[in-house]
Amino acid sequence: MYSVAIEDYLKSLWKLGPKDVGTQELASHLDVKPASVTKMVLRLTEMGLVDHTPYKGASLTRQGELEALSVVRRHRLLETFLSQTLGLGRDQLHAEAERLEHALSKELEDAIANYLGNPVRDPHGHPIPGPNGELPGGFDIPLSDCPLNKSLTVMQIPDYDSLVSSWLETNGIFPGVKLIIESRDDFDGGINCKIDNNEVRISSSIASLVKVSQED
Amino acid sequence: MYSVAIEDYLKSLWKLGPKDVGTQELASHLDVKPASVTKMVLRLTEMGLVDHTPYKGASLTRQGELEALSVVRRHRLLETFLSQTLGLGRDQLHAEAERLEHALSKELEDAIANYLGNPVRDPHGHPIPGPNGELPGGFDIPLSDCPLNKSLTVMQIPDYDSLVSSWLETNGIFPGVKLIIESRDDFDGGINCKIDNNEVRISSSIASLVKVSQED
DNA sequence: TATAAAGTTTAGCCATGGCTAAACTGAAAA
DNA sequence: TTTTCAGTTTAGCCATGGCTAAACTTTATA
Repeated sequence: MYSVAIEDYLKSLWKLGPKDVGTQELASHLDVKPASVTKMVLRLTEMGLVDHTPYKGASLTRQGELEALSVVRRHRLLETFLSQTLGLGRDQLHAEAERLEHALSKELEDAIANYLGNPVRDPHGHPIPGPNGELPGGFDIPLSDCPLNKSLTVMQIPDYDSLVSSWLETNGIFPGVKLIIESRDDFDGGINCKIDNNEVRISSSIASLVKVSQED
Repeated sequence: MYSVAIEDYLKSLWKLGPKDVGTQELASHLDVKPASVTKMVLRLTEMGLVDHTPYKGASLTRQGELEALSVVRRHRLLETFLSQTLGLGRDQLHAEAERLEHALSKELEDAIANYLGNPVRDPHGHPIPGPNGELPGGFDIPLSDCPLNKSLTVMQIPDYDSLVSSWLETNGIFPGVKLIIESRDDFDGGINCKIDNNEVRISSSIASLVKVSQED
C-alpha cells in the first residue's frame, strides 16, 4: 500500500489530468510548495507511477492512473456509505472520506461495495470507478454549456468547495433535480433557471461545475 | 490531532498499564526496537503525555491517559459500527478498526456513537470509554479465576490474537454465552466447561483472557 | 533579439520515526 | 563484594516529505 502522500499526489494528478500538470498547479491543489512537488514527482517517476518532462509537467502512467482510480473508488464508496448509514450531509462527506480513504483495506472496500449493491454514482453524482478501474460512462455536460428551454436533470455537483456546496444545498440543487434554463446573461454568462417553480440565478462559475443530462 | 505513531504508543501504554511499562515490553507490543521506544518515550515525556523514569519504565500522565481513552473509544465504536452495518466477522473487526481509528474525526465519532445509541460494549464485550474518558464499570473476572459449577456468562473475549479469536469462534465462545466449569486440571490449569450441552476444554492461557460475570 | 518575468528545479535544511551498534545501569549470581 | 548480564539508553545513521533560498529554463515583452 502506498503512503497517504503518494496517494494524494496520484489523486490530484488524476483530477487535474489527463493533460500534463504543471508543478505550480499541482502544488496549489495539494497545498504544498512547488519545490516539494518537484521532489515528489521525481520519486513517483522513479516508481513508474508518473511521466515527467522537466519544465513541462507531469502525468500519470497507466499504473499511476489505476492506483489513482483505486483511491477515487475508495473515496466515493466511503461517501456513499457514510451518507446511507449515518445520513451525513453532502457537505460533510468529502472531508471525512478524504481521511478515511487511505485507511480502507481491500476487504473493507469490497464489503462496503457489496453492502451498497455496487453503486455507480456517489451522493454528489460522481461516477464510482469499478474494482479494476473501469469508469462508468456518463455523457453529463456542464450546465453552463446547455441550451435554453430544455428539460435538464442535475447529475453531478462538486464536492470539494464548501462554499459552493452550501450555496447549492440552500438553493435545492443536487443530483436528480430537474431544471430549465430560461435565459442567459450575455455579459457574464450567468443563467436564470426554473427549479421546482422557483427562479434561481446561477453564476457562470458555478454553472460550469454542475453537470446535467438532457432528456433525448 | 496526534500522529498515528503517537496514538499507537499511548494506546499500548494504556493496555499494558497502569503499572510502569518497560522499554522492551512496549517495543515488542508495538513491534519496533527498544531504541526506538526510548526515543519516542522521551518525546512523549517532553509533550506531557508520559512520565518516564530512566531504566525503570514509563506510564501515562492524566493527559496521556485521556488521549489513549479517546483512541480506544474510536477503535471500539468502529468495531461496533462495522459489525452492525456490514456484519463483518469478529475476527476482521480489530484489524480494520486499527487503521481507521486514526482517521476518525470528532464529528464522525459522535455521529457513529449516536447512530449506535451510545453503546457501552463493543462486539468483543470490551467497555467503550465515554466521550470524556469515562470507562463504564464492569466486574467481569477472568474465567480462569472462577469457581466450579456456577452459571457464568461470557462478557469479554480478546480481539488482537487471530489464532485465539478463531479458536473461540469455532468453539462457540463469545459475549452472552452461558457456561459452567465442571472440572479443573490441577496440573496445567486447563478447565472443562459445559457450553450449550457441549463439553469444551479451555487451556488456562485462553481462560485467563476470557472475562465472565457470575449470576448473583 | 535581448531582457524581464514566470515557472521549475536544485541544494540544503528540518522533524518524524524507524534502525544498528556501542555504551551504560542496576540487580542477581558467584 | 565483585562480576555478569539483561535491559536501557545514547550516538549516529536512513527514508519520508515538508520547507526556503538560489539557480536555472522557458516564454513573453520590449
